[in-house]
Amino acid sequence: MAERHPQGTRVLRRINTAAVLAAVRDADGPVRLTELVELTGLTRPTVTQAVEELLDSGWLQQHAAEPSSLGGRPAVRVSLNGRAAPVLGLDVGPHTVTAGVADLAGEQLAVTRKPVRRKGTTHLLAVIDAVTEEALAAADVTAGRVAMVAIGTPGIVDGEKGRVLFAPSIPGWSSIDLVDHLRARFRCAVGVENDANLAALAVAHGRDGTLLAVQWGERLGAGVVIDGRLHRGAGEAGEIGFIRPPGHNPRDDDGRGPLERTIGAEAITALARAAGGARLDTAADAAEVFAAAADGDPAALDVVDRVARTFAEAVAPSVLVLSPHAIVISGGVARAGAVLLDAIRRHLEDLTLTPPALELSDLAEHTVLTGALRMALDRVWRQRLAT
Amino acid sequence: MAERHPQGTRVLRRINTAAVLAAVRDADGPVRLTELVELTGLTRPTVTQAVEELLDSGWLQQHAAEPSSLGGRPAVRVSLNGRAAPVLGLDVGPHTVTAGVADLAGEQLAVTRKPVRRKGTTHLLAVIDAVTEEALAAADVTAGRVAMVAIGTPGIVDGEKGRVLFAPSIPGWSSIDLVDHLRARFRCAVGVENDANLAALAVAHGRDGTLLAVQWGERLGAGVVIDGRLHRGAGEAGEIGFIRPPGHNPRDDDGRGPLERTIGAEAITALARAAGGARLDTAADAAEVFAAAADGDPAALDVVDRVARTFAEAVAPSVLVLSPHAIVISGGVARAGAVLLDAIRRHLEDLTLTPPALELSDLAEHTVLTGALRMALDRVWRQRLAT
DNA sequence: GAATCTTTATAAAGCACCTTTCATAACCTC
DNA sequence: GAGGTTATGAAAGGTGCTTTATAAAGATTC
Repeated sequence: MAERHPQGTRVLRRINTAAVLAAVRDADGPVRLTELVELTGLTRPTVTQAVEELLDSGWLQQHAAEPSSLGGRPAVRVSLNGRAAPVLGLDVGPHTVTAGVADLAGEQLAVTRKPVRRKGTTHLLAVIDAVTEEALAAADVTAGRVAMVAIGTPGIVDGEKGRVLFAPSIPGWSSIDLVDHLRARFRCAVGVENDANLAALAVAHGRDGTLLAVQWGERLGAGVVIDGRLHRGAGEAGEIGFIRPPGHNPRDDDGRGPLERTIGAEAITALARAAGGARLDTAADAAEVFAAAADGDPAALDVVDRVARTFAEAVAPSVLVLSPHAIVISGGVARAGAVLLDAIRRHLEDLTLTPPALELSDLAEHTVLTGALRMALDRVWRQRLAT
Repeated sequence: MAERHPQGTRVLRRINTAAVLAAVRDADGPVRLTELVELTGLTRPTVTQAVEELLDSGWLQQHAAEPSSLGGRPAVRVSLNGRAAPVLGLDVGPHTVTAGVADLAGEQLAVTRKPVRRKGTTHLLAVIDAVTEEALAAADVTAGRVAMVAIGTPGIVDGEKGRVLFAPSIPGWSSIDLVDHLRARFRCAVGVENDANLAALAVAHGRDGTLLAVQWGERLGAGVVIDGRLHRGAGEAGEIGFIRPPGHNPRDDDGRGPLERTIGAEAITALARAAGGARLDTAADAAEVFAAAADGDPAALDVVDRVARTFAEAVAPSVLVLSPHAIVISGGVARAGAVLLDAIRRHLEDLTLTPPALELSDLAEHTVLTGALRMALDRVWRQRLAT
């Protein structure tokens, strides 16, 4: 046993500095000491000491004294030093690797990406190293300063142990120990997570409650975020692509799930072709199908409605069980816009008790990277503020 | 703001007494002071002071000195005084009200139940009062000592505000303010929760991870428990009875959900009748259908398989999204045993990636009451151990 | 321009709690 | 009964927070 429970009055110091640090973080812009006293409920000498400690350790920075408009002696003002603990995020995909560096406030200092030209894990690792190097240089951060690394990658990932268990889209990927490779360069914890989960984290940022964040493109996945924390369950939460629509005949396995094969971006195009009609015959991709539907093309509207119905039927059981506050759709199909969303909403109203809010993600790019940075930051803060 | 952050070294005392109390709780049976020192990592004088305080406040009780087998001076031994903060649980159903009293260790001190003979909320409240009185008397606990009250009731409940929003099975129930009525008698917090949710808590006790606890009888509901805490979502989590099976024609609403109408206990009997055959023609209830299936009756086996398939198809999407570690089935249909369970397991293996453990609940009776007591206890402990 | 008020910063005194250390007590085994 | 083991109790020392008092810097007022 002997958990070595923190002893002595030092714990108090820890708790109080954490409270002060959290108060500075939550405020925006420089904060006066007196404000911190009010925000934390601590006494002035306590806050003074905590701030002193935080200035020494680099987490806070002092601003020039500025005469207050209220009269009185100018106040000392401090703010978060974002560069105290920068974090590195990586989005490792089959064709591209993206790296990003963010500061403590969540500001993205640099983002770089590189294509993966050849197959093989050796090349992939080299690309990862190169992209990382570039991002760090652009952000003017040395590897030794990085406080946390988070990696997003497709496939099934054991988030707790940091292992890639199964990644059909990147051959050989599951066998290399990515964490060890990066821990050799960085003196900090390294986390790995499924890319759909990280995208969900990115989408969930700033939201409370329960969220189902759907990534809908060629593939179809989702992440479940409950009160800002990723829900992993037994390890494979959010795999909506493998939901089997009614009447689906399991064909031979190509790695994709039944629902992906039925209403993935590719399948939507195929459905439109089969439906025929003047505009749909020439539709090259899902976007054109949705555009036609938006223009009122009856055949396209019918296809969209069938797709929406299949989606609604697939997620309705989960809506009833999970009772999410919102479902947010991102990915290529999200660009369909209101046409698809309204149709889904209509069907969900029919299939659930009180349907959740249904939205499209407004995150433009780098969703997975943003999620990785968010996870890294979240862990850094959790670590720093833990009592 | 000014959250009035706890000040001074008094916080330390709070933290340390909480640590000691938790250590005593987690140990089973009387604990020596020296053991507590090891368990908490605190120093002896600190533990001594904390124990003194806890003895004074009644949370701990001292045992007679008992010569140790190791030699040396006999140690002072303390243990949890379960009666320091007894909790009251209530299961308010349409036909019966059950009350129970438990001590801090979770031991049920008394359980009483009374039928509800007449309709109307006045009578119902009178029954609640009478049952409560009896349970308290049997447990030898005065109302003033009760530290927490938790109530389980069917319908849709706002667990945070303690309001019954919608309860079709108990007319007029949603309008009365149960919490206020009970708070007049008890000087403590009063919580209300949906009965299926409480049953889920009872089933989840001692389990980690994510759990889907299904109540399957005439009605069909479920509770989601994640790491020992009830998942409420937007307020209606676990409503699997309203999942719509493929091909289901929405008939006029009788308050029950589509899945309940399809594979509830009543529907199973009807299915068996329709299937015909020597044994099924006379089947009076679902239990006889399962008995026939267990005996190998082909028609009964077919019915069970269809029921299992419908259930598996209904929950499979949620399994993929939620990734529960286990699904536990309780309620009347749970008595079907292995016949049903094996069939469900077979279908789930086909419909999910890695199927969760599938089990029957071994909680015999008073599941809702047990859950209510568990929720009350959980809150009491959380309150007492909060730093 | 000096006095006064307001706001903030700094320092010292006092209190609470934990930790260390030493002495004492009770009991067992040999 | 001697020696070892385990537990108790009291005093001294350290750290951190709170209270109180004093000083500094600027705005306002007369």
